[in-house]
Amino acid sequence: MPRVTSADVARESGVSRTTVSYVLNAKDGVVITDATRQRVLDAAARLGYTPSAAARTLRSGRSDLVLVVLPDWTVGPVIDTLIDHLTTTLADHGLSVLVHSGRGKGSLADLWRAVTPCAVLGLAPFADEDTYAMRRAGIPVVGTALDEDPHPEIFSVPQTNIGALQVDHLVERGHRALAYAAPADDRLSAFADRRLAGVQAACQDHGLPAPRVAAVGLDVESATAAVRAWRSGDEPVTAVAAYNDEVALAVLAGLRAEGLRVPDDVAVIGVDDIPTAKLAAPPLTTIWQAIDAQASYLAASVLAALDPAVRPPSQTSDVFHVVAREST
Amino acid sequence: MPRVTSADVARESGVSRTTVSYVLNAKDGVVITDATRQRVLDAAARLGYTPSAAARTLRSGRSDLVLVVLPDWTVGPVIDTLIDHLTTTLADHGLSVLVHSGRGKGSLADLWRAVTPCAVLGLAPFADEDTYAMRRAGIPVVGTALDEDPHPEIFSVPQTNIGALQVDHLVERGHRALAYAAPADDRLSAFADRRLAGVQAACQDHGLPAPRVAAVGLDVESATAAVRAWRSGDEPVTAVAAYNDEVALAVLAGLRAEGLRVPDDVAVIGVDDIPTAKLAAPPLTTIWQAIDAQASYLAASVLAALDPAVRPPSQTSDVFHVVAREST
DNA sequence: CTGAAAGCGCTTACAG
DNA sequence: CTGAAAGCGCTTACAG
Repeated sequence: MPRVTSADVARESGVSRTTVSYVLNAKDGVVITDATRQRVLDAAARLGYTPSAAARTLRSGRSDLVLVVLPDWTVGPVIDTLIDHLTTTLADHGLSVLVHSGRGKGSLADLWRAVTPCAVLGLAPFADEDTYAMRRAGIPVVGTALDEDPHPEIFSVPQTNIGALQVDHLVERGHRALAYAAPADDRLSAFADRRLAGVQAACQDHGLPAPRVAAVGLDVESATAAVRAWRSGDEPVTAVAAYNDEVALAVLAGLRAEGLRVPDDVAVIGVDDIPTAKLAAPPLTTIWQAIDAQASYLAASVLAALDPAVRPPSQTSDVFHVVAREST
Repeated sequence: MPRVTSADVARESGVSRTTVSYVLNAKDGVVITDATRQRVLDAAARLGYTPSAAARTLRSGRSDLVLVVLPDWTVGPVIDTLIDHLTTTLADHGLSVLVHSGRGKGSLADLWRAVTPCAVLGLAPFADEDTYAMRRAGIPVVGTALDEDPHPEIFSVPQTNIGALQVDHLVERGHRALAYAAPADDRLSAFADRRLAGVQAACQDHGLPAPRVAAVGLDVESATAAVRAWRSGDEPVTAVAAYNDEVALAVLAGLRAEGLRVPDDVAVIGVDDIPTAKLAAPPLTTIWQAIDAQASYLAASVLAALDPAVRPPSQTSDVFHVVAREST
């Protein structure tokens, strides 16, 4: 079963490959008789013709692949959903998503030089050097920033805002002695530190003492130890802002182990609104992220980077939202 | 910044492109002077040469991309981990993973014909028609079966075994009146139905009455309704085998809402051992899947399909394992 | 309005 | 041991 090429379509429809190309690519500026066009289209359909991506890429120097570079830490359900949306949205524009796990040992440079993607989308910050090299090669790079960033080709998901939102909610509920439950995995520090910074700044804004910080792993022991520390001293903690929902669930388990009531003794708020957050005991208050909106923004950014005629999307300001449940 | 080509390397090292190709591809059967080889290697490194994947693909008719086709339902953390492992493992063999979400509107046929992957890996069963077409085009297809399957190019994760394992564990704990908590999402039925079949068969084997089945969504209401139904009648259910951990957590929430104690009144067992399973109240007993082993198997299958000299891996028989915690 | 020809970068028979 | 040449399938100036 040799591949069906444009030459086959040309032969089948009795025209040249040039004409086939013009018809199939809807080249404007060139006028093709309706009859000819139809003949080509029919032949292509009859033969089941699909243009070779490799040949196209070789010719144009640019493939239809969007290289999505993942962070090197465990991706959670959030990034999962994000990629899923991206894949389907970009597919509608004839673009395929190639996922590169940051953990892979192959260098990023080798990969992008090999596949010549039409755009690169980083879900974690790139090394400046990589960004420059790709830009120099003419490949649009859409990056992610964890802080506020005005560049349209940088998608900013300001992590500090998340921490601030958590504190605002806890203060509203009357809490003044706060703690921050950091993740135990160091690779998350880029996120965790910024969320903590947001928590700290918000505490200061509200005139509260600095939050007490402890690392909490996804196990009861580690959470229990943190809870004990938080409850000790003159002013025991009455509310915990957790790095994310999983950490929050660990905190809940730790509080349970210590016989403390939630939210009466200690309130807990997470981040992400994972599907099981509402199933916790008690149901977990959390920060919901508009993943769909983020994915759409990212897809639009890529599309805008690809075509100067497409206006870059404006940063969605309202991506975070408190979901209040019984844990606060 | 035009691309560095093999011609540049040839010029730089004073040899022909043929020689460059021979050196860089470690072509055996051809002997190259050590001096020449070194000169070529140095020039390539100095210039930062990376062969064009497009040109290679066009030439050989086969790319270095492994197309991984996802199911059209929400992928959970399990598949997430799986893809991650695959990406890194295959990267070590110079292969890149291209993820195609089953949900995308573009047809699978168009995608594989366009990118000419060196292999296709289906994480959900393919339509026979698709499989045939790819095989006919000479593309090795590694599939996934949800039942026992002897074909080496089919990875079987016999779902019925999972259900059986759940029942065995519950029976060991002395339960005789069992229920099965099915997921509310219809797209999961390929998995859910087989796990249920395993539960049913095991009940029969143990001489128990047929399990009572109810669909449970990821919310307390739906779980509460299921629990009520299960507890009604002459012989109230005392143990629940859930489709997966998330559903199990919902069941736990339903039992809590009904004021039932776990495991004294009703025991619950899930599947997957998600990170938060051990944080539940009470910690959830579940079936652990050896994802790493599965990923390794899949990667090895792909590699074997690519190279006849590589022996296909033998099916890992021991991929499931009960993790007993306090919920049973 | 349509066709012949060149060239993207690579590898591999085929000659030397 | 090394080089000149062809060809993978496509698109696009350039001619007609």
